[in-house]
Amino acid sequence: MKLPVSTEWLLHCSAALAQLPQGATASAAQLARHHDLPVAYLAKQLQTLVRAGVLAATTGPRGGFRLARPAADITLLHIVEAVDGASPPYECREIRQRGLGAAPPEACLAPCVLAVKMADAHEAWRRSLAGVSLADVVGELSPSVRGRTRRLLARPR
Amino acid sequence: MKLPVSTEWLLHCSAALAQLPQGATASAAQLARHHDLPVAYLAKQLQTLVRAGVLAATTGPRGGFRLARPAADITLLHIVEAVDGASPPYECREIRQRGLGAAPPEACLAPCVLAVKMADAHEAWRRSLAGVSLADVVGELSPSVRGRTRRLLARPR
DNA sequence: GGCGTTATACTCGGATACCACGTGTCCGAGTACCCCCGG
DNA sequence: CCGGGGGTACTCGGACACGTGGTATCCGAGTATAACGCC
Repeated sequence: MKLPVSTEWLLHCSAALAQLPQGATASAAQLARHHDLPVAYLAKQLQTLVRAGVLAATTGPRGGFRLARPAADITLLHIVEAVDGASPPYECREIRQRGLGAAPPEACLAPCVLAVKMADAHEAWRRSLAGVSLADVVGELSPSVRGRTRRLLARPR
Repeated sequence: MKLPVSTEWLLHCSAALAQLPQGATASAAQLARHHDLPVAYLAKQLQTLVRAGVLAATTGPRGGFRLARPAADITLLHIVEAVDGASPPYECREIRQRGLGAAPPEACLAPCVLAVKMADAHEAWRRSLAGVSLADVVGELSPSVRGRTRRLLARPR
Protein backbone atom coordinates (compact mmCIF):
# COMPACT_ATOMS: atom_id res chain seq x y z
CA MET A 1 0.00 0.00 0.00
CA LYS A 2 2.82 2.41 -0.82
CA LEU A 3 2.30 5.15 -3.33
CA PRO A 4 5.30 5.80 -5.56
CA VAL A 5 7.60 8.54 -4.28
CA SER A 6 7.07 10.30 -7.58
CA THR A 7 3.49 10.96 -6.53
CA GLU A 8 4.69 13.75 -4.29
CA TRP A 9 6.81 15.15 -7.09
CA LEU A 10 3.94 15.23 -9.55
CA LEU A 11 1.53 16.73 -7.08
CA HIS A 12 3.93 19.56 -6.31
CA CYS A 13 4.83 20.05 -9.97
CA SER A 14 1.16 20.17 -10.94
CA ALA A 15 0.51 22.67 -8.17
CA ALA A 16 3.39 24.77 -9.43
CA LEU A 17 2.05 24.69 -12.97
CA ALA A 18 -1.34 25.74 -11.63
CA GLN A 19 0.27 28.92 -10.30
CA LEU A 20 1.61 29.95 -13.69
CA PRO A 21 -0.20 32.41 -15.96
CA GLN A 22 -2.71 30.97 -18.38
CA GLY A 23 -0.93 29.05 -21.17
CA ALA A 24 2.58 29.43 -19.74
CA THR A 25 4.81 26.38 -19.79
CA ALA A 26 7.66 25.08 -17.66
CA SER A 27 10.21 22.54 -18.85
CA ALA A 28 11.00 19.31 -17.02
CA ALA A 29 14.45 20.71 -16.22
CA GLN A 30 12.95 23.82 -14.64
CA LEU A 31 10.54 21.82 -12.51
CA ALA A 32 13.34 19.47 -11.47
CA ARG A 33 15.59 22.31 -10.38
CA HIS A 34 12.66 23.94 -8.63
CA HIS A 35 12.39 21.04 -6.17
CA ASP A 36 15.86 19.45 -6.56
CA LEU A 37 14.63 16.29 -8.25
CA PRO A 38 16.30 13.88 -10.72
CA VAL A 39 15.57 15.42 -14.12
CA ALA A 40 15.30 12.27 -16.23
CA TYR A 41 13.02 10.36 -13.95
CA LEU A 42 10.77 13.36 -13.37
CA ALA A 43 10.46 13.80 -17.14
CA LYS A 44 9.46 10.17 -17.45
CA GLN A 45 6.73 10.60 -14.88
CA LEU A 46 5.49 13.86 -16.36
CA GLN A 47 4.88 11.92 -19.56
CA THR A 48 2.57 9.68 -17.59
CA LEU A 49 0.45 12.68 -16.68
CA VAL A 50 0.43 13.74 -20.32
CA ARG A 51 -0.82 10.32 -21.42
CA ALA A 52 -3.50 10.56 -18.73
CA GLY A 53 -4.66 13.87 -20.14
CA VAL A 54 -3.82 15.88 -17.04
CA LEU A 55 -0.91 17.79 -18.54
CA ALA A 56 -0.17 18.92 -22.08
CA ALA A 57 3.34 18.97 -23.48
CA THR A 58 4.90 21.18 -26.12
CA THR A 59 8.23 20.35 -27.74
CA GLY A 60 10.88 22.68 -29.02
CA PRO A 61 12.44 25.79 -27.49
CA ARG A 62 10.19 27.60 -25.00
CA GLY A 63 8.12 24.40 -24.89
CA GLY A 64 7.40 22.37 -21.82
CA PHE A 65 4.44 21.28 -19.74
CA ARG A 66 1.24 23.04 -18.81
CA LEU A 67 -2.11 22.00 -17.37
CA ALA A 68 -4.37 20.40 -19.97
CA ARG A 69 -7.48 21.77 -18.25
CA PRO A 70 -8.37 24.61 -15.86
CA ALA A 71 -6.95 23.99 -12.39
CA ALA A 72 -10.46 23.77 -10.98
CA ASP A 73 -11.14 20.73 -13.20
CA ILE A 74 -8.08 18.75 -12.06
CA THR A 75 -8.48 16.90 -8.79
CA LEU A 76 -5.86 15.19 -6.68
CA LEU A 77 -7.52 11.91 -7.62
CA HIS A 78 -6.81 12.54 -11.31
CA ILE A 79 -3.12 12.99 -10.59
CA VAL A 80 -2.79 10.11 -8.15
CA GLU A 81 -4.61 7.66 -10.37
CA ALA A 82 -2.65 8.81 -13.39
CA VAL A 83 0.68 7.99 -11.78
CA ASP A 84 -0.36 4.95 -9.79
CA GLY A 85 -3.06 3.43 -11.94
CA ALA A 86 -6.77 3.30 -11.23
CA SER A 87 -6.94 -0.34 -10.15
CA PRO A 88 -8.15 -0.73 -6.55
CA PRO A 89 -5.56 -1.88 -4.00
CA TYR A 90 -7.66 -4.86 -2.91
CA GLU A 91 -8.53 -7.34 -5.60
CA CYS A 92 -11.07 -10.07 -4.81
CA ARG A 93 -9.94 -13.31 -6.41
CA GLU A 94 -12.97 -15.24 -5.19
CA ILE A 95 -11.02 -17.64 -3.05
CA ARG A 96 -14.30 -18.35 -1.29
CA GLN A 97 -15.16 -20.51 -4.32
CA ARG A 98 -11.98 -22.58 -4.09
CA GLY A 99 -10.65 -25.33 -1.83
CA LEU A 100 -12.45 -27.77 0.44
CA GLY A 101 -14.47 -24.97 2.01
CA ALA A 102 -15.62 -23.62 -1.34
CA ALA A 103 -18.95 -21.90 -0.95
CA PRO A 104 -21.79 -23.40 -3.03
CA PRO A 105 -22.66 -21.41 -6.18
CA GLU A 106 -26.04 -20.34 -4.82
CA ALA A 107 -24.24 -18.60 -1.93
CA CYS A 108 -22.03 -16.69 -4.38
CA LEU A 109 -24.79 -14.85 -6.18
CA ALA A 110 -24.22 -11.98 -3.81
CA PRO A 111 -20.75 -10.41 -4.04
CA CYS A 112 -18.17 -11.33 -1.42
CA VAL A 113 -18.86 -9.32 1.74
CA LEU A 114 -15.19 -8.63 2.38
CA ALA A 115 -14.69 -7.39 -1.16
CA VAL A 116 -17.63 -5.04 -0.75
CA LYS A 117 -16.27 -3.58 2.48
CA MET A 118 -12.81 -3.11 1.02
CA ALA A 119 -14.31 -1.47 -2.06
CA ASP A 120 -16.31 0.85 0.18
CA ALA A 121 -13.14 1.99 1.92
CA HIS A 122 -11.40 2.56 -1.40
CA GLU A 123 -14.36 4.57 -2.60
CA ALA A 124 -14.19 6.74 0.53
CA TRP A 125 -10.54 7.39 -0.23
CA ARG A 126 -11.28 8.28 -3.85
CA ARG A 127 -14.14 10.55 -2.86
CA SER A 128 -11.89 12.43 -0.46
CA LEU A 129 -9.26 13.02 -3.12
CA ALA A 130 -11.83 13.87 -5.79
CA GLY A 131 -13.10 16.65 -3.53
CA VAL A 132 -9.87 18.64 -3.75
CA SER A 133 -8.86 20.39 -6.96
CA LEU A 134 -5.60 22.05 -7.84
CA ALA A 135 -7.41 25.38 -7.65
CA ASP A 136 -8.31 24.60 -4.04
CA VAL A 137 -4.69 23.78 -3.22
CA VAL A 138 -3.32 26.91 -4.86
CA GLY A 139 -6.03 28.97 -3.16
CA GLU A 140 -4.69 27.96 0.24
CA LEU A 141 -1.24 29.33 -0.54
CA SER A 142 -0.33 32.82 0.52
CA PRO A 143 -0.18 35.38 -2.33
CA SER A 144 3.51 36.01 -1.66
CA VAL A 145 4.38 32.34 -2.15
CA ARG A 146 2.27 32.23 -5.27
CA GLY A 147 3.99 35.27 -6.75
CA ARG A 148 7.37 33.83 -5.91
CA THR A 149 6.61 30.63 -7.78
CA ARG A 150 5.44 32.54 -10.83
CA ARG A 151 8.60 34.62 -10.83
CA LEU A 152 10.96 31.70 -10.37
CA LEU A 153 9.38 29.62 -13.11
CA ALA A 154 9.11 32.50 -15.60
CA ARG A 155 10.88 31.62 -18.86
CA PRO A 156 13.91 33.75 -19.78
CA ARG A 157 12.86 36.05 -22.57
CA MET B 1 -0.94 1.28 -4.02
CA LYS B 2 -1.33 -2.47 -4.22
CA LEU B 3 -2.22 -4.43 -1.13
CA PRO B 4 -0.44 -7.79 -0.84
CA VAL B 5 -2.45 -10.69 -2.26
CA SER B 6 -2.16 -12.32 1.13
CA THR B 7 -4.48 -9.64 2.50
CA GLU B 8 -7.44 -11.44 0.98
CA TRP B 9 -6.23 -14.74 2.41
CA LEU B 10 -5.93 -13.37 5.91
CA LEU B 11 -9.26 -11.59 5.80
CA HIS B 12 -11.01 -14.80 4.77
CA CYS B 13 -9.08 -16.92 7.26
CA SER B 14 -9.90 -14.49 10.07
CA ALA B 15 -13.55 -14.53 9.05
CA ALA B 16 -13.48 -18.32 9.09
CA LEU B 17 -11.91 -18.37 12.56
CA ALA B 18 -14.60 -15.95 13.70
CA GLN B 19 -17.22 -18.55 12.79
CA LEU B 20 -15.68 -21.23 15.00
CA PRO B 21 -16.93 -21.96 18.54
CA GLN B 22 -15.35 -20.00 21.35
CA GLY B 23 -11.77 -21.16 21.93
CA ALA B 24 -11.64 -23.58 19.01
CA THR B 25 -8.51 -23.57 16.85
CA ALA B 26 -7.72 -24.34 13.23
CA SER B 27 -4.25 -25.19 11.94
CA ALA B 28 -2.54 -23.42 9.09
CA ALA B 29 -2.86 -26.59 7.01
CA GLN B 30 -6.60 -26.70 7.57
CA LEU B 31 -7.08 -23.07 6.63
CA ALA B 32 -4.90 -23.53 3.55
CA ARG B 33 -6.91 -26.54 2.36
CA HIS B 34 -10.11 -24.65 3.12
CA HIS B 35 -9.35 -22.03 0.46
CA ASP B 36 -6.74 -23.91 -1.63
CA LEU B 37 -3.81 -21.68 -0.66
CA PRO B 38 -0.05 -22.36 -0.42
CA VAL B 39 0.41 -23.75 3.09
CA ALA B 40 3.88 -22.46 3.91
CA TYR B 41 3.31 -18.88 2.84
CA LEU B 42 -0.04 -18.71 4.53
CA ALA B 43 1.57 -19.91 7.75
CA LYS B 44 4.17 -17.18 7.49
CA GLN B 45 1.49 -14.53 7.10
CA LEU B 46 -0.61 -15.90 9.93
CA GLN B 47 2.42 -15.35 12.14
CA THR B 48 2.26 -11.71 11.19
CA LEU B 49 -1.25 -11.50 12.58
CA VAL B 50 -0.06 -13.23 15.75
CA ARG B 51 2.71 -10.67 16.22
CA ALA B 52 0.15 -7.93 15.69
CA GLY B 53 -2.03 -9.37 18.45
CA VAL B 54 -4.97 -10.17 16.19
CA LEU B 55 -4.60 -13.94 16.36
CA ALA B 56 -3.27 -16.28 19.06
CA ALA B 57 -1.32 -19.42 18.21
CA THR B 58 -1.04 -22.70 20.11
CA THR B 59 1.65 -25.26 19.26
CA GLY B 60 1.47 -29.04 19.49
CA PRO B 61 -1.22 -31.49 18.43
CA ARG B 62 -4.74 -30.02 18.30
CA GLY B 63 -3.08 -26.62 18.37
CA GLY B 64 -3.46 -23.92 15.75
CA PHE B 65 -4.77 -20.39 15.43
CA ARG B 66 -7.73 -18.66 17.01
CA LEU B 67 -8.85 -15.05 17.41
CA ALA B 68 -6.99 -13.25 20.17
CA ARG B 69 -10.05 -11.10 21.00
CA PRO B 70 -13.81 -11.30 20.51
CA ALA B 71 -14.77 -10.94 16.85
CA ALA B 72 -16.57 -7.69 17.62
CA ASP B 73 -13.26 -6.16 18.77
CA ILE B 74 -11.34 -6.99 15.58
CA THR B 75 -11.87 -4.61 12.68
CA LEU B 76 -10.83 -4.98 9.08
CA LEU B 77 -8.39 -2.15 9.70
CA HIS B 78 -6.61 -4.19 12.37
CA ILE B 79 -6.07 -7.04 9.92
CA VAL B 80 -5.10 -4.91 6.94
CA GLU B 81 -2.63 -2.80 8.91
CA ALA B 82 -1.18 -5.91 10.51
CA VAL B 83 -0.29 -7.48 7.19
CA ASP B 84 0.58 -4.34 5.25
CA GLY B 85 2.00 -2.08 7.93
CA ALA B 86 0.43 1.03 9.40
CA SER B 87 2.52 3.58 7.53
CA PRO B 88 0.43 5.86 5.30
CA PRO B 89 0.79 5.34 1.54
CA TYR B 90 1.74 8.98 0.92
CA GLU B 91 4.81 10.22 2.71
CA CYS B 92 5.60 13.93 2.65
CA ARG B 93 9.33 14.42 2.24
CA GLU B 94 9.08 18.19 2.33
CA ILE B 95 10.39 18.73 -1.16
CA ARG B 96 8.86 22.19 -0.94
CA GLN B 97 11.88 23.12 1.19
CA ARG B 98 14.42 21.93 -1.37
CA GLY B 99 15.71 23.18 -4.70
CA LEU B 100 15.71 26.63 -6.24
CA GLY B 101 12.04 27.09 -5.47
CA ALA B 102 12.44 26.16 -1.83
CA ALA B 103 9.80 27.84 0.23
CA PRO B 104 11.11 30.21 2.92
CA PRO B 105 11.05 28.77 6.46
CA GLU B 106 8.34 31.16 7.62
CA ALA B 107 6.03 29.70 4.94
CA CYS B 108 6.66 26.18 6.22
CA LEU B 109 5.32 26.68 9.70
CA ALA B 110 1.98 25.36 8.45
CA PRO B 111 2.12 21.76 7.22
CA CYS B 112 2.24 21.11 3.48
CA VAL B 113 -1.26 21.49 2.06
CA LEU B 114 -0.89 18.50 -0.24
CA ALA B 115 0.29 16.31 2.61
CA VAL B 116 -2.74 17.33 4.66
CA LYS B 117 -5.16 16.48 1.85
CA MET B 118 -3.51 13.12 1.24
CA ALA B 119 -3.59 12.37 4.95
CA ASP B 120 -7.29 13.27 5.05
CA ALA B 121 -8.01 10.74 2.32
CA HIS B 122 -6.01 8.07 4.11
CA GLU B 123 -7.90 8.80 7.28
CA ALA B 124 -11.22 8.41 5.45
CA TRP B 125 -10.05 5.01 4.25
CA ARG B 126 -9.00 3.95 7.72
CA ARG B 127 -12.24 5.16 9.24
CA SER B 128 -14.23 3.13 6.73
CA LEU B 129 -12.30 -0.05 7.52
CA ALA B 130 -12.36 0.60 11.26
CA GLY B 131 -16.16 0.69 11.09
CA VAL B 132 -16.44 -2.95 10.10
CA SER B 133 -15.67 -5.73 12.59
CA LEU B 134 -15.33 -9.44 11.96
CA ALA B 135 -18.58 -9.89 13.86
CA ASP B 136 -20.29 -7.62 11.32
CA VAL B 137 -18.88 -9.65 8.44
CA VAL B 138 -19.91 -12.99 9.92
CA GLY B 139 -23.32 -11.56 10.74
CA GLU B 140 -23.98 -10.94 7.06
CA LEU B 141 -23.43 -14.59 6.17
CA SER B 142 -26.37 -16.93 5.93
CA PRO B 143 -26.71 -19.38 8.88
CA SER B 144 -26.29 -22.34 6.54
CA VAL B 145 -22.93 -21.10 5.28
CA ARG B 146 -21.85 -20.41 8.82
CA GLY B 147 -22.75 -23.91 9.99
CA ARG B 148 -20.97 -25.41 7.03
CA THR B 149 -17.75 -23.58 7.87
CA ARG B 150 -17.93 -24.76 11.49
CA ARG B 151 -18.43 -28.34 10.40
CA LEU B 152 -15.65 -28.34 7.82
CA LEU B 153 -13.11 -26.80 10.17
CA ALA B 154 -14.02 -29.01 13.15
CA ARG B 155 -10.94 -30.89 14.40
CA PRO B 156 -11.05 -34.69 14.12
CA ARG B 157 -11.62 -36.09 17.57
C1' DG C 1 -7.08 -50.49 37.47
C1' DG C 2 -4.34 -46.13 38.17
C1' DC C 3 -0.24 -43.35 37.61
C1' DG C 4 4.19 -41.86 35.89
C1' DT C 5 7.31 -41.89 32.11
C1' DT C 6 8.58 -41.86 27.52
C1' DA C 7 8.13 -41.67 22.69
C1' DT C 8 5.66 -39.53 19.06
C1' DA C 9 3.61 -36.75 15.86
C1' DC C 10 1.74 -32.53 15.14
C1' DT C 11 2.03 -27.63 15.63
C1' DC C 12 4.18 -23.02 15.00
C1' DG C 13 8.47 -20.11 14.04
C1' DG C 14 12.28 -18.14 11.61
C1' DA C 15 15.94 -18.27 8.01
C1' DT C 16 16.65 -18.71 3.02
C1' DA C 17 15.96 -18.10 -2.62
C1' DC C 18 13.10 -16.06 -6.54
C1' DC C 19 10.68 -12.54 -9.17
C1' DA C 20 8.12 -8.27 -10.31
C1' DC C 21 7.58 -3.36 -9.98
C1' DG C 22 9.26 1.12 -8.84
C1' DT C 23 13.56 3.78 -9.29
C1' DG C 24 17.07 5.75 -11.97
C1' DT C 25 19.52 6.65 -16.40
C1' DC C 26 20.46 7.06 -21.15
C1' DC C 27 20.09 8.40 -26.05
C1' DG C 28 17.12 9.42 -30.13
C1' DA C 29 13.06 11.99 -32.74
C1' DG C 30 10.73 16.21 -33.43
C1' DT C 31 10.03 21.13 -33.59
C1' DA C 32 9.94 26.13 -32.78
C1' DC C 33 13.15 29.59 -32.80
C1' DC C 34 16.80 32.50 -34.63
C1' DC C 35 20.17 33.83 -37.80
C1' DC C 36 21.63 34.59 -42.29
C1' DC C 37 21.12 35.49 -47.02
C1' DG C 38 18.90 37.21 -51.05
C1' DG C 39 15.70 40.35 -53.14
C1' DC D 1 13.94 47.13 -45.21
C1' DC D 2 11.37 42.63 -45.84
C1' DG D 3 10.72 37.65 -46.76
C1' DG D 4 12.36 32.97 -47.10
C1' DG D 5 15.36 29.13 -46.02
C1' DG D 6 18.43 26.55 -43.31
C1' DG D 7 20.86 25.52 -39.16
C1' DT D 8 20.66 25.01 -34.30
C1' DA D 9 19.54 24.15 -29.82
C1' DC D 10 16.07 23.02 -26.94
C1' DT D 11 12.15 20.14 -25.93
C1' DC D 12 9.72 15.72 -25.13
C1' DG D 13 9.45 10.55 -25.84
C1' DG D 14 10.58 5.80 -25.34
C1' DA D 15 14.04 1.99 -24.49
C1' DC D 16 17.57 0.04 -21.17
C1' DA D 17 19.85 -1.47 -16.09
C1' DC D 18 19.48 -1.72 -10.79
C1' DG D 19 17.47 -2.41 -6.08
C1' DT D 20 13.93 -3.23 -2.75
C1' DG D 21 9.95 -5.71 -1.11
C1' DG D 22 6.36 -9.15 -1.82
C1' DT D 23 6.04 -14.18 -3.02
C1' DA D 24 7.19 -18.80 -2.25
C1' DT D 25 9.65 -22.62 0.12
C1' DC D 26 12.22 -25.19 3.36
C1' DC D 27 13.72 -27.24 7.78
C1' DG D 28 14.23 -26.81 12.88
C1' DA D 29 12.30 -25.92 17.96
C1' DG D 30 8.65 -26.77 21.12
C1' DT D 31 4.68 -29.04 23.15
C1' DA D 32 0.30 -31.53 24.14
C1' DT D 33 -1.04 -35.95 23.25
C1' DA D 34 -1.21 -40.86 23.55
C1' DA D 35 0.67 -45.12 24.31
C1' DC D 36 3.25 -48.07 27.23
C1' DG D 37 5.05 -50.13 31.26
C1' DC D 38 5.18 -50.39 36.17
C1' DC D 39 3.12 -50.43 40.71
